[in-house]
Amino acid sequence: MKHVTIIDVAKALNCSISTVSRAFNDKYDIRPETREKILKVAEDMGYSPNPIARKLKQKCSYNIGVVVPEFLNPFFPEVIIGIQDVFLKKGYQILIMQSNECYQTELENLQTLVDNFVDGIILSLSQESKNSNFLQKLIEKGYPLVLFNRVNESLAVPKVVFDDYKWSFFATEHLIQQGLTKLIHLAGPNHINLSNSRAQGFMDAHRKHKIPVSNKNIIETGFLVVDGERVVAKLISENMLPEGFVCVNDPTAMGAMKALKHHGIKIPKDVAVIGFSETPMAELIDPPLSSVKQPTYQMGEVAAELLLKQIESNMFNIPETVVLSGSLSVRESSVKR
Amino acid sequence: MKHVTIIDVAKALNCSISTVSRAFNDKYDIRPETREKILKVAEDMGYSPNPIARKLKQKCSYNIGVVVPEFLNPFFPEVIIGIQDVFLKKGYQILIMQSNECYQTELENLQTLVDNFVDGIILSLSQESKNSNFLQKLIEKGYPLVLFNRVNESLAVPKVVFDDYKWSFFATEHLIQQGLTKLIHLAGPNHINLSNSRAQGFMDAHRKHKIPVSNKNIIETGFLVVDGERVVAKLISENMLPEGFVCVNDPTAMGAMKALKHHGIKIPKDVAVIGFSETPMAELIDPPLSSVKQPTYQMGEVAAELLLKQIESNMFNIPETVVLSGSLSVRESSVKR
DNA sequence: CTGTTAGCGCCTTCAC
DNA sequence: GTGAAGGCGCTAACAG
Repeated sequence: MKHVTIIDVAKALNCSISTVSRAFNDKYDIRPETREKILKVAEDMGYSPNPIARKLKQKCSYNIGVVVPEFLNPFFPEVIIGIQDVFLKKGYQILIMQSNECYQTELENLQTLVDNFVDGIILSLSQESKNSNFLQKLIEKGYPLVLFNRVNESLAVPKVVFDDYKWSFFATEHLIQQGLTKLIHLAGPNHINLSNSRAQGFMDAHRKHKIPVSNKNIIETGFLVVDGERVVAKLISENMLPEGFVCVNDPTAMGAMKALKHHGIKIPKDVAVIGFSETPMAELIDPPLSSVKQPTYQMGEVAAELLLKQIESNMFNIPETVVLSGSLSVRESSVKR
Repeated sequence: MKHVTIIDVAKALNCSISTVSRAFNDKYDIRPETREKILKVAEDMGYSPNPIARKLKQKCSYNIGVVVPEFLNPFFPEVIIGIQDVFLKKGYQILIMQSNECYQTELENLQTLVDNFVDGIILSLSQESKNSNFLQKLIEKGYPLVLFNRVNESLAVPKVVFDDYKWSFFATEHLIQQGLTKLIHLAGPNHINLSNSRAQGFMDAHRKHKIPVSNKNIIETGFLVVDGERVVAKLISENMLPEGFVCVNDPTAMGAMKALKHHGIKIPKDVAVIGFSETPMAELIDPPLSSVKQPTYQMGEVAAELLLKQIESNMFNIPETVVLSGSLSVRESSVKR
């Protein structure tokens, strides 16, 4: 194979390469007819400007990088689709990378994207990410960044998050209103912001209803099915089951349900369960899982808009936090009768 | 911010840029001490070779492109993790793109990856992909390619597929052995290879057991929950329900179950359901869904190995098809008692 | 072992 | 309106 270059086109047309270049970057003066002719011939020859060379020169691509911790659950994929829909319209392509909840991989992902001169990065932190030096450096360099969902408050960049506190509060209150007073919150890793907000909402709902609660009602776990399963299995073996679980997300809730069902414990009769960040599976499992529904797709859109705004305005990383709201999808798993 | 370049480092050390270059590409003769010193100084200065410039020169990156039709379901994400695990070890990074089951987007994805000089592409075709001119061109150019799962037989490249025929045959036979004779296959789009293989297995299982079957037992649909739901809702409204559904994948099966449950039809008492390409959700839904379990992660690994082999050996696109086998996970949704 | 030099493919200022 | 020429940052001969 032979890559056809701007030189080949120039030769074929017996003109200079700059003329060809101009034809492809229509911000220059060029006679319309020559422009047309060049584009036509180029097309025929199968020429298109080499974006690598272009990047070397202009230090920008029309690519956007997205880094997510995982995509086995539909949450992040849905966000990504929202991001994509915004950017595709503007002629950008999205490069997706997943850190597998691993800090080291996350760093490498970011580095690769920077290496590829993506015009900006949209990121949700991995479960492990504690240190943010790398991101800090990017910010200092003026690299356009947007954080979503799992953010680090100390980073001065635009962020999109859900109103985790509020909806965790409501979810907890919902269980309390079912007459349950002994609840446990399966919390996310505590260095991630949303974990703390959700835990706080859980606590405050108790306080509002004057129900005693302490740190013992909160168990830190991960974001995966296995995490919920493990913790609940342990509680069962220790005979420490509560009347209800408020879970940091749906996978954890499903893991909890799996462990409960495995031991013949009835949901919601014996133990009620409520999830968070509703997944499409919530209504398909047995019993259907109550959950906090969040505008996932929209979160992607908003994140994309925030990044686009930076790129188009050339104003980088002015902190601004967009808080999205949700709703409570009440299903069988949380309703005592 | 200022990008520090090889020249800056050379100046700081008072040596030539080639020496610095050599220090970073340890395939050349260079005195160990100078090498060490250069690396040290470069590190201090915050220098690392610009991969864009490198690509422009060498026409190769250490990036691999992966294009999948969707990732809302865990199937493709699992495959991708398999791919990643192989390549990360070898120092490659994976750029993921999703075509959203849209042919046009798939083309643009491929173009973007090629533009970024990825060293090879692993691809699963979108539901819409019919035309393969673009891929044909890539193959002619000697671009390393591997197809998986949703392949196009006419393309002469390495492929990884499941033994769709066999396991669809077994899944169907399993329902027949439950005493069911009136089955319907919810098939995938018919221009996709696996759809046909699975449909064929469905047919042949009937023939083996001398059960009449015709094309009317096969309904072409898509790969998504909504597709299964739509078709089954229609069957219900027309009062045309069979005794069992053999579905092209789990989402379709879940869609079918959703429609059935919505109309109060009992699974498996009234209608049995079996899926394909087992997802983690299969055992969580109600009733637990029988499905064909496939070594998804391994599919990614194999695809990655096939691509790596090409890249490392410099022998491109020698057709070779790896067929992976699976197993049947029998759960409640398909067991009549 | 190290330095010099010619590109990779393109954009862009400067002449004309 | 168009051509010539100098880089972008790096690698890879080719000398020494």
